[in-house]
Amino acid sequence: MVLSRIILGLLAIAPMTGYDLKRHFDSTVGHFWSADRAQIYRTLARLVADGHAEVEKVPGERAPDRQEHRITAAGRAALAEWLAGEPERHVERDPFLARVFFGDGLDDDGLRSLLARRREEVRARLERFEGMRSEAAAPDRAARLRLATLDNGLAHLRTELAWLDEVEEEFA
Amino acid sequence: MVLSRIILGLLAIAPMTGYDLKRHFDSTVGHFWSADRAQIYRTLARLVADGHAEVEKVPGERAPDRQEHRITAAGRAALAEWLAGEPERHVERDPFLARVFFGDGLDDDGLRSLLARRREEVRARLERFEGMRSEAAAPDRAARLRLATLDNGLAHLRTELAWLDEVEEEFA
DNA sequence: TCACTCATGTAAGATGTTACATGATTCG
DNA sequence: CGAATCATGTAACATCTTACATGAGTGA
Repeated sequence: MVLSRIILGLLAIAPMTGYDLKRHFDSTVGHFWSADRAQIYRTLARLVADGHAEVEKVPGERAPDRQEHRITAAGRAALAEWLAGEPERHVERDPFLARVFFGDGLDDDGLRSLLARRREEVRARLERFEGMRSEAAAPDRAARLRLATLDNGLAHLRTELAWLDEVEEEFA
Repeated sequence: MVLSRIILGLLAIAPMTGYDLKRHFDSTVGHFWSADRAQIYRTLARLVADGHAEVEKVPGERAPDRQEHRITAAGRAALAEWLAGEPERHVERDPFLARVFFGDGLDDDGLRSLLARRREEVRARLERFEGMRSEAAAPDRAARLRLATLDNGLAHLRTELAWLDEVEEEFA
């Protein structure tokens, strides 16, 4: 459900192919949702079957044909309905914290290496997000809301680094 | 995989029934993983089939019989192997941020209500975690590591509240 | 008497991951 | 010449969610 509504939301910005959508999941919306190709193509097919999107075959000039998906009026209605409806509750599932929770089964070296990896991942992600942040413009409400979600990601990454500082000091 | 290892980790602390495990997922490990009964019973059956756990039927005195699951030596080995192995990468999936991202499709009231609900959820969760924190003792390494994961949850909840302050000010 | 806790599970469907499969163009 | 990018999808499997189904004991 959420995935299909995110795709509708992106199609509402501009018509796109599955491939284009994949790029969005790897960049603009990657800080709060991810999806791989199999999911995207499956969901696009369902959106078309449900009348929420239409496909137009655009012949590729120097590449394969593009299956451009365009949101329909029914699709816009479904998107608006979802937005105004009951929010889904978010369940946390973080394998890294699971490892720390049972981390007594690791020796000091193992634990240090686990924390170091996490730090590196978070650092790289933070760097990427900061790059996105500096490129972003936010003139209107829509863009400012999108930017706010990026700031949410940035804030949590900085919190994670601060937490890692503390934990590494305690268990170093 | 992660779920089965978390269950093994809990069984390594003490033998338990599926029902006991459910209580852990709703409390002690709920800040980094969740699971419902269907998942738990299914996974327990697989652990037994794989020789990672054994069942003992304990007649209930004033309740149904308990199917106590106990970790085996092979189970302990599997847990240790997972702990030392390649960490899975964590993908964020937050429906709330998705709604904010496309939040221009909501009017000011709709947006305010979305943010207010989130605040209330986060506040309640924070209160619960603070309660857990104050009850916790951390004399040894194992307990201190478990507590560190709770502190991670607390830090992120506080960050989320601070972010909500900013966003509500901007879009109030 | 009614709601809650303890305790077990099954079935069906939705969602997510991994591997398989193809083929042209562009850039170093 | 080889790697990356553009672009499509399928198949099989794993995981997660929701609804169905049962029944005794406890406390207000």
